[in-house]
Amino acid sequence: MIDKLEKRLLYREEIKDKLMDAIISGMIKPGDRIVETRWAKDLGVSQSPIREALRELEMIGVVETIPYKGCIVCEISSEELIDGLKVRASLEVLAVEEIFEKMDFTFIEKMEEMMEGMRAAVKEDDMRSFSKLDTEFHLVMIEGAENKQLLRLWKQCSTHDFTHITAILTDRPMEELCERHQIILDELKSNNLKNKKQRTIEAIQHHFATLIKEVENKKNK
Amino acid sequence: MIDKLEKRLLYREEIKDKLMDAIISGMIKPGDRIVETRWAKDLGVSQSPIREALRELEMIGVVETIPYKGCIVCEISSEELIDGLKVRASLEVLAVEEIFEKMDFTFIEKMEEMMEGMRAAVKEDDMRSFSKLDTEFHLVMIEGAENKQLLRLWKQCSTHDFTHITAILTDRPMEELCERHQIILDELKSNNLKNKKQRTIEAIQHHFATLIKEVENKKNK
DNA sequence: CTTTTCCAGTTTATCGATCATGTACAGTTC
DNA sequence: GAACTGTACATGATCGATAAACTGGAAAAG
Repeated sequence: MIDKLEKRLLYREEIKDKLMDAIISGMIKPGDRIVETRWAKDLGVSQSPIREALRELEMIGVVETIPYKGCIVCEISSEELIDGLKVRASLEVLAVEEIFEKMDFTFIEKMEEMMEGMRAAVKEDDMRSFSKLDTEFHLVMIEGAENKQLLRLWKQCSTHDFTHITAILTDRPMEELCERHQIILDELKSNNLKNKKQRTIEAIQHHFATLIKEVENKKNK
Repeated sequence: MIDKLEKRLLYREEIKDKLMDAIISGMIKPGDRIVETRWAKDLGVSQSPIREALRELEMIGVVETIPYKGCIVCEISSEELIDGLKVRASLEVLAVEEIFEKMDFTFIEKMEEMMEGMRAAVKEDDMRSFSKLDTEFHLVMIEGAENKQLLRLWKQCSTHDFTHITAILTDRPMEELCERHQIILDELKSNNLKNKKQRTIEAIQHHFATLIKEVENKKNK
C-alpha cells in the first residue's frame, strides 16, 4: 500500500484555511478589516496569494471587498443567517428529490459513520469536530444526489453558515443537535416505501425550521 | 440629480467580462486551455489581474484550474446543464415563497419592463440582448425576495447557465421563449389571492421543466 | 466658522521578474 | 523496441517593487 501523495503546496489554499480559521474562531470578527500587506508580512508570503485567497472568500460571501478600499469580514445579521438556512433547506430538499430519482442509497452508510462520529464528539464535548461532522453528514447526502451544480452551490452556503452559526448555537445541548440528525437518517432508512420521499423531505424541512426558530429566538433576546 | 460615478477601472473586472464574452460567443470552447501569460500579453496587462479574474470564473464553475497545470473552460454536458437548471428552479421557487412572505410586489413593474425589452429584442432578432433581458427578468424576481444569500447563489448559477444554454436553444423560436415569461408574470399579477402563490410556483416549475425537456431532447439527437 | 484644497501616509491594484512544476521528447539501458 | 532517465521548455505560482487610489487632517479660502 502506497501512501497518498502529499498535498501539493499551494499557499493560497493554506491561506484560505488560515483566514477561515481566524474568522470561525473569532480571532477576526465581522466588521474587522483584513489588510493584505499585514497578513502577507505575518505569514511570511507575498501579497499575491493572500489576494487570491481573499477573492475566494469573497465569492463565498465571507468577506466583502471594496475596490481600492479594502476587505472586511462580512457583518452577518440573524436575518441573513436565516436567509442562508432557507436556501440550504431548499437545496437539501432538492437533493432528496434527486436521490429518490436515482434510487441509489449507498451513501447512507457514510451518513451513519458521520452520525457515530458526531456522537463521539458529543461524548468528548468537542464542539469543533462536532460541527465539522455535522457539515459532513449533510455533505454526504448532497453528494448522494450526484448533481454537480447542486454540490458546488451547497458547499458555498454551508461554508458560509458554518462560519457564523457555530457561535450562535453554543447554548444548545450538543446531544440534542446531534440526535436531530438521526431523525433524517431514520426516514432515509425506513421501509415505508410509499411516503419515504415525502417524509424525508419533511424531516429536512423540519430540521432547518428548528434551526431557524432558534436563530430567531436568539435574535429577539 | 447627480450622475452615478463612472465605473471604476478594475482590470480584473474587465478581464472577467472579456473572458466570459469569449466563452459565450464560442471564441474559446469547452476543453480549451486559457493560458494566463498569453492572455496577459494579448490584453496588454500583467498576469495578476488575469489570475484574479480566472479565480472568480473558477468559483462560478465556468472554468477549472488544476494547480501547476492550467486552466480550461469547463466541458459541460447536457446532464450538468440540466442539473444547473434544477438548482435554479429550486432557488426561484424559494424566491416566490419569500415574496409571498413579504407581500411586497413592487418589483413586478420592473419585470414588465424586461418583458417589453424582450419583445423588442425578438422584433429585432437580437438573441444576445434577449438572453440578457431573460436573465434580468428572473433576476428582478430574485431581488424581490430580498434574500441576500439567495441572490448571491442565484447569480452564480444563472451566469453559469447563461454561458452554456444560449447555444442550445438557438433553434427555438425566440418569440416562444419570450412569451413563456408572460405566463409567470400573469400569475404574479393575478387577483386570485387564494392560489396565487401555489400557481406562481407551478408556473416557475413548468418554465424550467420545459427548458429541461428541451435540453434533454437536444441531447438525444 | 464652514468649506475647499492639498499633502502625507496607508493600502490596494498592477507590474515585471523569478521560482517551481508538469510535459514532451531525445537519449540510454536492458 | 519497451521502459526508464534526463533535460529543455512552456506555463503556473509566487515574489518584490511600483503605480493608483483612498483617508484623514492641516492649511487656505470664503
